[in-house]
Amino acid sequence: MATEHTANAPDDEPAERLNFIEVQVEADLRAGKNGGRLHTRFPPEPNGYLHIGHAKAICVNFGLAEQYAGRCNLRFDDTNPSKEEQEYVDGMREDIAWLGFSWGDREYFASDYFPKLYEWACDLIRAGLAYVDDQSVEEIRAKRGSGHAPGVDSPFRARSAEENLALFAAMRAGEFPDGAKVLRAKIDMAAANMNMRDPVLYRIQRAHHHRTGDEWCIYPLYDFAHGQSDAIEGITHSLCSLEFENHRPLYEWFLDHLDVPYRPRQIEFARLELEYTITSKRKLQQLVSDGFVSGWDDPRMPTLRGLRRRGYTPQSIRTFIDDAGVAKFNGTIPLVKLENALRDELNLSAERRMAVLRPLKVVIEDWPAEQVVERQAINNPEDESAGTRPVHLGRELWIERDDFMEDPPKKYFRLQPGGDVRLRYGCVITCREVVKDASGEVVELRCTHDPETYDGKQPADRKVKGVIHWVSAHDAVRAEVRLYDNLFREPAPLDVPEGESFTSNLNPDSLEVVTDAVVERALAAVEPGQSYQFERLGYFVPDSGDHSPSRPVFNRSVSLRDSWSKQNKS
RNA sequence: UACCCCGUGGUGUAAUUGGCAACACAACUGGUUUUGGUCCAGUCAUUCCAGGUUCGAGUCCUGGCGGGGUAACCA
Repeated sequence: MATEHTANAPDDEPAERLNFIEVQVEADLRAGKNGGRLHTRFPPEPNGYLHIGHAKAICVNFGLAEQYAGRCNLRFDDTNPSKEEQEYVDGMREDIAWLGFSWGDREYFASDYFPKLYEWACDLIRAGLAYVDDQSVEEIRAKRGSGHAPGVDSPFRARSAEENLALFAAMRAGEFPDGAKVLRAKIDMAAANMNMRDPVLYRIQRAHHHRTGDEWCIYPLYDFAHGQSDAIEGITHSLCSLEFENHRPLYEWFLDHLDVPYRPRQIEFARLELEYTITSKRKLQQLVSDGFVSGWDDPRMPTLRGLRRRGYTPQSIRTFIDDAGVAKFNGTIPLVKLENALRDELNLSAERRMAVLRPLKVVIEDWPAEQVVERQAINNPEDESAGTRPVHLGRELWIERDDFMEDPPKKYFRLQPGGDVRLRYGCVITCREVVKDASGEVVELRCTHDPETYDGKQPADRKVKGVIHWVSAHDAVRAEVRLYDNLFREPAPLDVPEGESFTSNLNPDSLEVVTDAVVERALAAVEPGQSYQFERLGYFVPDSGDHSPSRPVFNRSVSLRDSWSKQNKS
């Protein structure tokens, strides 16, 4: 009952709600572990372009570093030369920087550590903890056992350290064909955790590596490279996704048995799943190579370059990721959450303009032919400093086809025969006549206007509720507008009947190209990357590839919320 | 099937050492509005189930049920 809140209470902002990783990090920091240091890393494999799922890993790793005055390394996990390419390294750098994170000079490659990893492998052999196995892939798989059955020791498991050392050196020297031999850790073929059943450490693979060229013909596997790379870089918290939980015992086994310079700690969290979206690099690759989309940067793609071209801002993505939270539960985030993050940001920052997507001609009969009235339109009602711009009203103008209905439903308060509507920033007009072509399609509206209704003034005898956007013939510039919708028609695109491909869930209407829109003249000259709200329609951005002043092309980033169409859907 | 992880409103995350289930989004109501946008107010939960410990359990214990991951010479 007592008022414990004074108006200027210094700390009545809600306590920071920590996620489970932050809780552990703070506990470590409090306990004085790692010398009070926090050091994370983002370790992508350069085998594709980064997508919204990676954005979470990026935000978590780099974000944590920012939050606790720590550091975050960028490390390319390039241990499989058959899949990795320089093109992807470049693309990833660009996308991470675009998101607004920097890794300073701490850009590393797992391949930087190949020599050290090789030494460590030899150490393991000398300690009797690794051996060269001559079995084939099939044999190894077959003898690994299953959940119920323990595995069977390899017949080569008992080779001496000397023999193993010699064989491993010969593997490296290229004396055996690909796949002929592997190096395995000697752990426990009966372990309940499959990862501990003598995991493969090195395989022979003659593939050109994007960085080390042909220097190596043997390459370490993920498990043998990752933890040690963390250790080399002094990573304190190695954050990864849930599917590596079962690998943690192995991660720690290497740390236990190798003379590593540091002991990082692995913590797993759930990946981001988004409705109507896939985040499998392989499947995204398929969409690109099978031509379902125009490329990795197609505005419908969940890749960071796709989102960028679509008009998503780095901040909106970071806000979204932040808002989604971090936990171990595997959930799916509603797509509207992403869209709202963009809307919320652009509502505050984007200047407003008028554009008509599907133009319907309006002639104001009682308007003097040559008269042009200049009105000041507010650039951004959320930001007074954005100022105003002139728009010009004339006898002929374009309005949205949707803003006129011959036979409207109840509560439709835009234009209809005999009805009236306000032109945004202009006066009230009344529809006197509907002109149709031979096929019965409405091609023109003949209207009259009330010059006493500027500046929001209502007509004397009635109240006009509807306000519509318009572009006058005087101001109009033709433009192409690309309207994007979800790439998939199902919230869970991967859920398909047996034998069917996820591509059958592709939304055939995910792209609609409008070639004859008209926009305010000023929109022709805008810079790519600059977002605008087209009033009453949504947020749009000039296409970074195709827009030019002589041929304006806009992408719809996201529509405005539309409670009218929502209420009329049922 | 074996092993590992996870179950809190429609959705995603919170809830000091057990102590009034909170925030955001969505949905629904109303209000404001020269954008059917924005903004403002209100409504919306037997914490998967069953036992147990306790003055008191979302939190601890036992057993179920449900979901996810793993069983590559991918990462």
